[in-house]
Order: sequence, then structure tokens, then C-alpha cells
Amino acid sequence: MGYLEKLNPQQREAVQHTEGPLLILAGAGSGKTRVLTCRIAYLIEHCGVRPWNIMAITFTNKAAGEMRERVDGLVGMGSEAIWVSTFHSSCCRILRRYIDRIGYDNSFTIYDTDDSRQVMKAVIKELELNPKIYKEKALLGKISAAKNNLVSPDEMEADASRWEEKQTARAYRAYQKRLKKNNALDFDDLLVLAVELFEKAPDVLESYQERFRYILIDEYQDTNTVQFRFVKLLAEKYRNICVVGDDDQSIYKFRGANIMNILNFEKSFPGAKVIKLEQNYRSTQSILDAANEVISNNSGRKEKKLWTDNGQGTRVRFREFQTGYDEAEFVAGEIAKKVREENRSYRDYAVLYRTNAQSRLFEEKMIAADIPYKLVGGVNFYSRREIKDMLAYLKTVDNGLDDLAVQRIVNVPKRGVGATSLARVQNYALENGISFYEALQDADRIPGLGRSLNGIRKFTTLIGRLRAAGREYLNVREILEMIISETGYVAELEEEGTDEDKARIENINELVSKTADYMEQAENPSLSEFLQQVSLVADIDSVDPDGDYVLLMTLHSAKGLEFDYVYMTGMEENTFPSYMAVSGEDSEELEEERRLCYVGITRARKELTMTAAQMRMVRGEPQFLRASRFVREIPRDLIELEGETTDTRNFMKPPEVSMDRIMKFGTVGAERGYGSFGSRPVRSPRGQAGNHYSLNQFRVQKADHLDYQEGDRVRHVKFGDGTVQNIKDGGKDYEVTVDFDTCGVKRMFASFAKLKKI
DNA sequence: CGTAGTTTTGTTTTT
DNA sequence: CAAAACTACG
Repeated sequence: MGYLEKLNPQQREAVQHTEGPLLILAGAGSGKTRVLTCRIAYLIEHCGVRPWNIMAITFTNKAAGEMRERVDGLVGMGSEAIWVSTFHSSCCRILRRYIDRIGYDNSFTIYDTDDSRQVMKAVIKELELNPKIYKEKALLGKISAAKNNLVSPDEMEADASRWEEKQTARAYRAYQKRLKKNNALDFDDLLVLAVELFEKAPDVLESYQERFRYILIDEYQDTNTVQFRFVKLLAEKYRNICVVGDDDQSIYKFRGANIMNILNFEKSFPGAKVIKLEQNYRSTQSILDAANEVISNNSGRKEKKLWTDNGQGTRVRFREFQTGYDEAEFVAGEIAKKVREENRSYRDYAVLYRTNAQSRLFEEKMIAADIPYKLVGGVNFYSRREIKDMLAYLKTVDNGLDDLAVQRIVNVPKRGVGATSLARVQNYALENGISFYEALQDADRIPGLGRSLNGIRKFTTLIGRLRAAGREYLNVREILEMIISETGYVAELEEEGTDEDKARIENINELVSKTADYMEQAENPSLSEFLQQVSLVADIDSVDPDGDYVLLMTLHSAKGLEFDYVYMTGMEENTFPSYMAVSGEDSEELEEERRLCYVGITRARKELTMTAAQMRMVRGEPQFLRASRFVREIPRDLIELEGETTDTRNFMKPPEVSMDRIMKFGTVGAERGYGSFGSRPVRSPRGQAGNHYSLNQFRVQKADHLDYQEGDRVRHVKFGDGTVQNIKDGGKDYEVTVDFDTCGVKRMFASFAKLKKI
């Protein structure tokens, strides 16, 4: 009972408004998870709602796990009957049970992005599309967008006017056909087919409507059209739907998220109650001020302003460096120092960036500084080659119709079955309308296989043995171990013994322990269920809250998390906001980037540091960059620069001169769209010199000539003397290669290297 | 058939 | 600067 008293009035109202549609507009850090969990407890304890009548949908499995844990603590008995999961897992669970009603087999497998690409490649070949024009990635993107908007291949074709659109629709249809033939669904299908199931089988829908009388949706601002449809169908009958979201944190438009779902909630569910949570319990006022300032540049928001009584805290720090290298060194160095000297933990820190590609430098510096870290995202554990191989074996054992899995491993490890033989088998399968695996079993009857036949036999007997073992006495872990030993996969890696191979063995061992974990945790474990669970995990799900390490991740992955100390890195135009968003004519995209920035800022509890580099390598090319507009949208007096004191902002010299001012009158000229920002009073247009953001030069000037040439002896401050080997005009700067006497050949940029002829 | 080397291509963000 | 896709050779 005590939990109600701990809530503020708005939170309590949200918990107690149990009947009818409810929209909770929850600003960052306003305690929405607490509201959701208390609400569940309240429903059960005070309203007599039975646990199995409640469904809660979260964005990631991690969030689901955390919520489940907190609900367990509050409710105790029976809480396991509550469905707490992601959209994808919920749909998957429903489909596992009923998908046969719409013509699929209940033992379907789930394809990841990589698998989908393989399928699409085959489709492009089949339809004889010009691969120069129709890239599988682009096609898949369009198909995914269509699915998220519940557009079928037929509808797409009907809407198509241009030739290419017609072709895309054809590809879409062929792709679906292939998936179905393989008894596979892609990520989007999980949602689309669940909706299709509900629409085609009213009795199934009805049974779920009866079951889920109280529905709660977290991160509602990131739902897309299919998800909305799914929720709407489920909630239609009892209308006890509670959604929590923050339009300012909508950052998944590229994935089809429809911000209208939250903005129009009251229209979709007439009579909806709306409650705003604006008190922030997470961050300091300084951090919130910065966040509020940045986000206020967006239009079409639901007006709200976060406040806190946590106290002012220190100002947001901004540091600019010459290169991304220096930036990473600073971040790593500072974390190492603070942990050492101020008794902080690594887990208090997060390093955020816009794209995964930026993680490399940080990783390197973390290793150099001996800082334990965890990289979230990037190459997913389950998409590593060795893991995919192992999973392909498991999938083949589980579902013989999954051609893709079979094709992946027929010849792994090498069994002497090459591309030509595989093509023959494929043909045979096609002609006889059977699956690839069935064709392999028929290999004797396929002409022209020659030596491959042996390998194929080896393969099919192995799979046969595995299947028999699985049916009779082995569990998931044991099957995997059998695969490992029978194929000699690990043994082969051990022989090679390079670092990479060792890492692969590690990964395989990790997979084995994951199967062991699964065996312990599952109620009635099955291979299919294991594979399904595995394909729906996000990288963030594996972050252990007790682990003491610095987290490195994209701003997107950071959503829903919080840290004492946050570094937002790569705060440069064209990096963040990304080049795509800046050059695109669509201002929507820029607003989404700004929301992403808002998400980033509000992750910080105590201290936020923004960093930027003046130059970084992008695609092997040096790029010269200037500070992000988002930094400049934070008023100058909320920012602390290098060399300034850390304490309160009252000491700040020129008050209320904000950064966009500086941009207008300062070094870099106003660019497109820049002049249109709000009209803060101009105090001193000339005051820019003193409060310039960077203590360094803003832009690197390319020298019009160099006072040394190839063959000359030069001196470098750090590397000493050397001979110039090569000078290349890189457009914005000269790239100089020097062979140093003491430390060998280095390549550098003339304007940074400051080489002196001797 | 398998491998090693070469060329090309490409970048947001993720369940 | 990668990874992926191709190509040519053993």
C-alpha cells in the first residue's frame, strides 16, 4: 500500500485512473516506469484485476525484464502471469500458437536482416532485375516501410505509378513468397501477420481481447502504424488502454514510428484522459535547462517544461578537439582519472555517439587506458559468423524448410560441396517443388553432382542423427554440443589458433552457456523457443546492471537509460546532426535529430559533457567540421568551457548571449535555415570574441604553400626529425608523409603537424 | 573446388 | 577505411 504515498499527485492520478483510455505524457526522468509498475500493482491489489488480464508492452527485452522485476517486488504471487514483453515477442508468442489459421506453419523461423538480404538477392536474380538499380538493401527498406504501414504487395502495386515502383512491388511479392516457402518470417512480418491474424480470425482476436483487459504501452511515441493497429484491435473491446510516451523523445521515424499516434491519441480513443508528468527526478537543473533550450527549437510539440528540485548542479561542459583521436583520449583519460581519484565507478559513465562507426576510437582509447567497457550495438553477438553457423545448424535441425539455414551450412565446415553443385540441388528442388533440404536427401537422383555427393551424404546423415537425438534424449544445450563435436567446428578453429579464431571459440562457448541458461530458465524448453528468443534480443538486452564498466553506445541505444556522467561525443555539424539530416530538405529529419539530442542530454544525472572534433576521418577521407548547432542552441551561460571555473554560472561574464547569435555574427556565416530561430534579445553582436566556443581555431586554414617539399628534412614537436616522403593535396589540407628517424613513417595533416624545415 | 588477391562500394539510427 | 563482392589462379 505504501507505494501510493511515494508518488506525486500527477503520478498518483495516473495510477488510479484505471478505467478507460489514458495518455501519460511523461517527460524524461519523470518516473514513468514507476507509474507503470505501481499501476499494475494497483490494478491487482485494489481493483481485483487478475494478473493474466494485464499486458504490458515495452520497447526492449531489457526494459521488460526490469519492469517484471519491479512488479514482482510489488505484487508477489501470480505476477508471472502478466505478459510483459516487447511488441515483437508478444506477436511472436501469439503467432506460434495460431499462425496456422492464416496459412503458415506454427514452427516458423525468424529471419534477421542478414537472412532477409540473402533472400532478396535471390529475388533480384529470379526476377532478373538490374542489380545496379535495384539494391537489395534499398528494396528491403521500401518493403519494410510498406509493412510498417500495413501496405500489402497488391496495394503497393496498385499505388505504383512509375516503372520502378511496379518492380519494387513485384520484388515485395516474390520476397514474401520465398519467406513463406521457407516457413520464415522477418521482423516486420511478426507484427503484420499478427494483425492479419486478428483481422481474419475474429475468434482468436476475441479471445485475446478477453484475456488482455488492461493494456499498458511504454515508449508510445515510437510505435508505428502496424503496432498501433495491433494495440487498437486488442484494446477495442474493453478500452482500458494506458499509453506512456513523450513526443519529444520520438526518435524512430526511420523505422516507421508515427508521431501522430501520440499526438492524435485523444482522437483515436475518444474520451481519453491526459496526464502530464513534468517533474524530473533524474537530472540537475542545469542539465534540464540545456535540454529544454535545445528542444524548444522544435515546432509542433506538446508544450511542456521539465523541472526538478534536485538543485542546480554544474553547467554542461563543452570541449572541442582537433581530431576525433584527441576527443577519445580526453574522454578515456578523464574517466580513468575520475574513477581513480574520486572513487567513482565505471558503471556511472556512458559515452554516446551518433553512429556506431564512431565507437572505434573510443574502444581503442579505453583499451589503452585500461578501462573496462562494454560496447553496445554494432555487430550483434548473434550476427557473428560462427554464431550464425551454429544457429543455422540448430535451425536446420528444428525446421527443415528453412532453406537459408541449410544452404549456409551444407559446406561448413568444408565438405567439398561447391557452388555449382549447390546450384544443381537448388534447381532440382525448384523443379520438384520441394525444399532444399529434401533435395539434398534426394541427392542420388540429381545428375552431375560428382564428388559433392559424398559431402552431401555426410551432411544429411549428420542432420538426421542430430534430429533423432533431439527427439529422443538430448536437450538444446546437448544438441549444440553434439553439433560442435560432430562437425569439428571448434577443433578446426583451435588448429588455426589466431586471435580471431580464439575470439570465435569464446563466442561459441558463450552460446553454449546461453543455451544452458535457457534450459534453466524456461518452463518447458524447446529448440524452437530458444531460437525465437535468440532472434529477438537486442544488444542492449545483454547489459548487466551489476557489471562495472563504461558503456559505449549510440544515442538511440541509450534511450531509456540513465547515468551519473554522460559524454555526448561527436557534437559536430554533419556528424550530429548527421549529414543526411542536414542536407535533406526535409526539416522533419532535423527535428528528429534534435529530439535525439534531447534524449542524449536527459540521460545524465549529475554531469553532462559534450565534445567535438574539428577534423575526423569519414570513409577514409578527412572531414573538417564545426561545432553542432545543438551545442549552439544551448545559451552560452549554461555552458562551461575549458579553463572556466566549474562553479555556478552567476560569474559568467556576458550574460544571455546565446550561441546562435555567435553564429550569426561570428566566424562562420549563417547557413541555410539558420536565421529563422527564435528572437532572443541581442545584447552585443560584437561580443563574440570572448565567448567563442572554441579556444582553438574554429576552422583549420589550409596553407597556400608549404615551406618544405618532398625529400626535405623536417622537425616535428613530438616525433622529432625525419624526411618528407610524400606530399598530397587533400583538397582542404595537405597530407604529408614523413619518415621519422625514431618512430618510422607517419602520415599527417600539414596544418596540424606544424612541421618545420631544418 | 577453394583460396588469395583485387576491386568496388558505401554509412545514420534498430526490433 | 573497412567490408563485401569479384576474379584469377592453383
